[in-house]
Amino acid sequence: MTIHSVTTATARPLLERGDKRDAILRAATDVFASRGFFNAQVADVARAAGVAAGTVYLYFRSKDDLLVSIFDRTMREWIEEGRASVAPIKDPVERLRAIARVHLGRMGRDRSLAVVFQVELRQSTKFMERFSATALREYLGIIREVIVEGQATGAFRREINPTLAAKLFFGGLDEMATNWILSARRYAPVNDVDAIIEMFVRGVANVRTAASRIPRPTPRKARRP
Amino acid sequence: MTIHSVTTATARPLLERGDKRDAILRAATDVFASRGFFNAQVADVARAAGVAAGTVYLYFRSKDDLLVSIFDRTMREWIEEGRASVAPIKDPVERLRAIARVHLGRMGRDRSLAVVFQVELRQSTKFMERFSATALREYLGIIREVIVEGQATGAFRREINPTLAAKLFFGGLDEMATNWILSARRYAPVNDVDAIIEMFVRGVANVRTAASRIPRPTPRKARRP
DNA sequence: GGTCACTGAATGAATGGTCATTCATTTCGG
DNA sequence: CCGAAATGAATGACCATTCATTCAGTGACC
Repeated sequence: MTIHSVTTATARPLLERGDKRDAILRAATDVFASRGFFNAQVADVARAAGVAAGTVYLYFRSKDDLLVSIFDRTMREWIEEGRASVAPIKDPVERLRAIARVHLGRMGRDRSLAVVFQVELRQSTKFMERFSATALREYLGIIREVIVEGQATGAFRREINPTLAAKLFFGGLDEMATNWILSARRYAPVNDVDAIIEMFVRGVANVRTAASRIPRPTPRKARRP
Repeated sequence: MTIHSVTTATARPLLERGDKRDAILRAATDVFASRGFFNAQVADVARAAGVAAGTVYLYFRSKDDLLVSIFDRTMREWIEEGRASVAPIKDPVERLRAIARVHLGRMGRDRSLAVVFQVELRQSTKFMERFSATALREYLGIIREVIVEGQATGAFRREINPTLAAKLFFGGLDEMATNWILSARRYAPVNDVDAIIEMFVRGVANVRTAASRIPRPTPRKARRP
């Protein structure tokens, strides 16, 4: 309909196939985001995409397959974007900032996708495990690498555990995203990036305070010469 | 059955009522954790609790009510425990440490409950919103208070945003918990508390490095006298 | 340039299976 | 024996998935 057929008989259907697949995936993202995966009906997705219920099954194996496809496609783009944003930067702190920008920027740009990622995808350990085993591991790996290199250049303290640091960093971003999803107030989560980085890098402590220097501090009033 | 009835006619049923209610809630936690809320059948819960399917409805309004009850009860205990652990402590850093200990300690002690909290409860925004609006807000409030007071005593820098700091702190703990749930390796998440606190308090930066002092640092190689 | 048969995409009503929930009946303690 | 508590088979909704049918282009042939 939209594209005039100029090429051979097989070429046009292929083009439209991609378009329609995208449309269904887009519709599924919106419907899952608003009703929740389990409460959403395939018929709802079909209606939102402007096709009949049966048509969904010409493009996807099952309802689950819709969720998995959303996940796979987005994650691929996301990891690519993350790597690309880090690549040209040298300074470790700026690299973290770039990752945070991409992370929160992407979320802020597409609320339905964010809801699916922050909430719907985490249903039942079935999806979680897939999420965790593949993409999340890779994503955490990228952050970890940045930290390890930062330690090598001397920007970051050597005694911190890079794996732990990566989890905390990711956890912070993730929480910011979830918080944004569930908040009625409309703001751009990406605006908090600088404050997040500052806090992650410098910590909350006042540098002049002894409390920040020892793992299990003794209260200072006990000091007695 | 378990408790011999010594009291009046109405007292015994009340006692057993509580016991059975607990048993069903406990069973529900385990079943939801292993099969996932939507895939679990009420009959599974009943079987695990050693009662008939219909009996569940003598104690709970609906399947949803099971999840909500798990949530309400746990959260109440949890917030109490959190407050109690903070109350006797003065040092702000130690207060954060106490919160982290309670948080990860509790998770580590009851894996099924942890799964329900980290995964199952986050299904569909319906539960998430409930989670977020009431308990999470209160919990974040406790953390925030600790930080505000830490700023007052001079332990924490005044320029950090306490709300943001609370979110990052909670996000870090939350991620540690989720990571633990999904990891095949068995360890006690509470063991990471000291490292988490150290990193949150002091930051990742090497103090001697310029990169940590300015929000948007200029690469140092550009320095030219 | 009109007709026709063909192909594969699209449709949506019908199917079948799966549970949450109910309630008539049974059990049990006192 | 009574009433409360428990049972579990039966009910009824719901919805993913299927598939017989329709539709719309396409090329061939006259």
